[in-house]
Amino acid sequence: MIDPQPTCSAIGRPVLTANLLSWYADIKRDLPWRDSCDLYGIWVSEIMLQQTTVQTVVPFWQRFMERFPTVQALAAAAETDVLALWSGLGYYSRARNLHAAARVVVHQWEGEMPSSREQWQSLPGIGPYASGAIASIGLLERVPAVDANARRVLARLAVAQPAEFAGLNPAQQQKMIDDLGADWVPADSPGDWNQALMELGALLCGARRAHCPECPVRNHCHAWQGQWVEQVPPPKTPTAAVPVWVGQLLVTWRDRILLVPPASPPVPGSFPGRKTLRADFGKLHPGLWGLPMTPWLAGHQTPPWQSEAWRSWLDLPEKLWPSSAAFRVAGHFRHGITKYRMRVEVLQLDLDPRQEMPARWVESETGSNRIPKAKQGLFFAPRSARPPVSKLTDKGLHFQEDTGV
DNA sequence: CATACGTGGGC
DNA sequence: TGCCCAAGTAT
Repeated sequence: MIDPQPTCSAIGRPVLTANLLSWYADIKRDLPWRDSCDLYGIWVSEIMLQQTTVQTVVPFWQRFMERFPTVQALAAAAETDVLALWSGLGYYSRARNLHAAARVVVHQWEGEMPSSREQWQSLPGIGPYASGAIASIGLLERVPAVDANARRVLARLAVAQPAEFAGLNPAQQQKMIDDLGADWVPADSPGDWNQALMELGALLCGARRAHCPECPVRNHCHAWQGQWVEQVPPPKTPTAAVPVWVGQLLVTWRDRILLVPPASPPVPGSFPGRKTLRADFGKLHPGLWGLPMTPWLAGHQTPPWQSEAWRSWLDLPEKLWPSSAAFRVAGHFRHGITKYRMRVEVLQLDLDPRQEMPARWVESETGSNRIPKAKQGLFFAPRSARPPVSKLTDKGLHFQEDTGV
């Protein structure tokens, strides 16, 4: 027997559990969804927190809970309104799935929230992680909630033979860690345990850097004892970035901005010598109104702007359309969607505020960024609207480079 | 199993 | 500045 030590093991697990829970009780951040045991609030937070930092989520969660305080309120809302509140948070399918799931709970289950992890996972948008998180935190069910943080922490704690571990394929590695995660959940405080693993990963046991001297469980950690903390998990092989150029048109009128409906096609135009990487926007930002955009063109170079193409595409009345001299480049910024690294150039056009617009392009609830769903072709939304892929804020445009407006 | 899906912040 | 990362899920 050459190597009697298993690839994975725990060093003094009962003490490890006590130390980690004690540390978590001391340092845990005061987050609004931790103030109550409201299953619905926990659910919303877990969906928002997917791939999104706590700091970003907090204000979105507060606005969302104020507008949709119960699952009934959410189910009764129009999808457009849900998306408007989600706008700016990203990964919009989360919002559509959350809304669809709320309707299942209210209309098929008589408003009764799921009472087990298995039931939670049957809802759209709820996978292995979220179901475990909600069930362990909200229902005190003894189930794991293993996210990227927890996987990293568990791997560092438990992998005793890193070379052997590295020899496994990624799926085997993940299964080993996930099994461990399921096995280690204590029966008496599963939610705190799961959150403690994640909190440790977020605050001390980072992917790039670990603060081992401050770690409450370093004495139970194989990686600390073996000095290989930053070698697990191994760095991912990045997919090659593809440079993209996109043009946007920002049309302002009084205190409003022009938006086009979900799935609007790009502004037609010919860009000789430039390869079009994406002209079908049907699945891009589904359900969300946005700024009119050109197709995605390969490379970062700016092609000639075609202001006449914009006018005819938008089909605003000619008398409202100023001369091409009114166009100006407002600025540019960078934006990434999956492997695409986009340079987004914004052309601005300010319409004459003395002119009137047809009411169907303007009306909306005052002070909200609600956008009616049945508008024809375009809509003048309040400045508080926050369309995706934009640097629009309540205070105007914010560019990293150039001077904004 | 690989890919698509957003955005903001850290280093 | 440019890259990497963040409380994943659906297809």
